[in-house]
Amino acid sequence: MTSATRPPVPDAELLRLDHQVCFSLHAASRAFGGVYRDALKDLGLTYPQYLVMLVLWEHGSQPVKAIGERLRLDSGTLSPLLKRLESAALVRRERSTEDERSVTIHLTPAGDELREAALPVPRRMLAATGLTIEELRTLQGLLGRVTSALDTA
Amino acid sequence: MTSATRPPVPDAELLRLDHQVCFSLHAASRAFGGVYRDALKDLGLTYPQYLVMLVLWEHGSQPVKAIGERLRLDSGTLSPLLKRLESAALVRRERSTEDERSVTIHLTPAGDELREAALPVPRRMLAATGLTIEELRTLQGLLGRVTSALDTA
DNA sequence: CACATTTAAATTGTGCGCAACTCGATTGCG
DNA sequence: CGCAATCGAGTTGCGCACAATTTAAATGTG
Repeated sequence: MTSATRPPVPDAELLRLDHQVCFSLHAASRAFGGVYRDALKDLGLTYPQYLVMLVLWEHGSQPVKAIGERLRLDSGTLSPLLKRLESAALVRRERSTEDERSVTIHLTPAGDELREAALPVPRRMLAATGLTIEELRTLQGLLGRVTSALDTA
Repeated sequence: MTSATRPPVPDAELLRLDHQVCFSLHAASRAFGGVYRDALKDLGLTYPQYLVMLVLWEHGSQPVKAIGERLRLDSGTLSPLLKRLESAALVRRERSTEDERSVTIHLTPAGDELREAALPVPRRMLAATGLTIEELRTLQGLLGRVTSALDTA
């Protein structure tokens, strides 16, 4: 795995590769967004809204702070998003009594029921990627490493 | 590569994997955005603006349509973005004489000069990813396949 | 030639992402 | 205790992404 075992990579190619990776990531993220848009249209959810619902379905009622930490989103993004979920009657806000700064988000019955309708979504997305399980694992591993490296940089 | 050569993957794990991949992609894309924001701050460019400048630096004057095809962006995104690049005096619009519908984007001298200042950006990004060349190649290959699969889906 | 269709760009409206800020509650330190 | 610092949520402002629509120009067909 040392550089001596392979011919050196020219600078220009290296820089080009970097551009391509960043661009590919950008493009892939938007491509996913497009397919999700389709898959979630019937549920009336956007992809970020779906992510929030996933958190609530899996972990139950959560303070805004906790949702933000799980999804790496701040209040500037979450506050209006949650407001829209509330207008859609999928979610309820409740200010905490112990700590009046904190607001806990609860699923409404409608929000809980939506879970059933959302069940086929991941399988549909999985099929749309066209990757094998192993490739998906590899992809996720690489993405995870990139993200934590970038986050510390 | 048939499923008989390995133990079957449980449904639940499969669905979870899908969620994780989509989420990782979303997170990685935003993480890249954050580091680019830093790297491009001195240039006064956002990442999408930088992508447009890269196209112009590499391929010269281009109609809006051609830029959009290279970056998979439509006029709804490009028109205001190009307007901002124009206000920054990096770019000039010129309506085509042969086809009056088309607008060609040219670099101004300032836009051309900015290329020099942008040279160290890709190396900085490359270092920030923390991946080896081979991993980058693998990542890009997977992302490219996912994107084209999703685009046809 | 006349008229329908297509095309390129721009515009409008909605939602996400993030920086910067405000407001009120809580915590911590002298 | 009192006051500064911190914290959670919300708000504002800007830019990107995308759907839908508009406008003007070009193309194609009868």
